[in-house]
Amino acid sequence: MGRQPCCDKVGLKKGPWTTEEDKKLISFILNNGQCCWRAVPKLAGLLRCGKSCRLRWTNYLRPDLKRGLLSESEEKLVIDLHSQLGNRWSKIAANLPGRTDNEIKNHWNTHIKKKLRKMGIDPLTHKPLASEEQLSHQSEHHEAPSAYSDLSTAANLHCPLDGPETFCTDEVPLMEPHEIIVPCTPSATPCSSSSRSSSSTTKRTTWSSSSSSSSNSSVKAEEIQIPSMEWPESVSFWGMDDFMGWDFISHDGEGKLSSTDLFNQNQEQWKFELF
DNA sequence: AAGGAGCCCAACCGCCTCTCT
DNA sequence: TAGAGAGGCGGTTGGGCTCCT
Repeated sequence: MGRQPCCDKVGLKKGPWTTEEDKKLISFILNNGQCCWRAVPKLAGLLRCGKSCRLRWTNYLRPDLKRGLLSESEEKLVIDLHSQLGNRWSKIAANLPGRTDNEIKNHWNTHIKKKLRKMGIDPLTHKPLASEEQLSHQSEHHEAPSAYSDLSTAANLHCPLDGPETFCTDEVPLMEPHEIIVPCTPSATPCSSSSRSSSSTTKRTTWSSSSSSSSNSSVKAEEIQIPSMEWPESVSFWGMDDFMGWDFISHDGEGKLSSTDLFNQNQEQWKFELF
């Protein structure tokens, strides 16, 4: 077959997304919904390949994304699902509302793998590690098996954040502009994207780490405004105040709440409004 | 204070699968 | 049925950040 890579085209940009590009992509999808990723860059005026746009949207810009570290129950669920499904991250992600396969994959590789090894469990096979050293580790950590036995509960947790408002990301149909509710949440920003950033706060308060690396986009979230964006009419249904809660478009000027404030105030509210 | 090591995660790459003709 | 195109998926990488010495 020899299909050519989609990003081979000369002139297509690679690397970290800038705020401008994000704005364009968001604006386009809000106006047109998700369709035909191949055509998106052209129609949205982006010098990116469709794949890159899709990735950026699904992994980072989607309004229904949760950010931050996985909760304990989510983690257990991931481990349990991994034992059943292996590295099928998208399938695993389908059981964790608001989480992306990329996020879960990253979390697995950086946290869970280590944890399991420490517990004397082979992260690949989910069986006790064989080597003596590892076995001795295991005997030191009697909680390991029990941690696993706990997973039986986790296993029953399909969509652990059960509630009428939850859903599995893979079940989310093609999002039409009128269906998109922009949350009053830091979901679209790294401001709360990890415990690290939330606990140690300021270090990653820029719009995105990727942005921060790009020359012209090291802009604090609060500084970014998109007043000129043409939001779809339907968006006004939720009111611009709610919309402004999306950090990067929040106005932190006089009399306006900062995104953080909005988030604190509306975090729960928007979740329920959303679904 | 400096700098090296390790961590973390967004983004890329290339293959796979599905759909259409 | 085979080929082509598009989206999806999983593995990997690059670079910024934090921690440690």
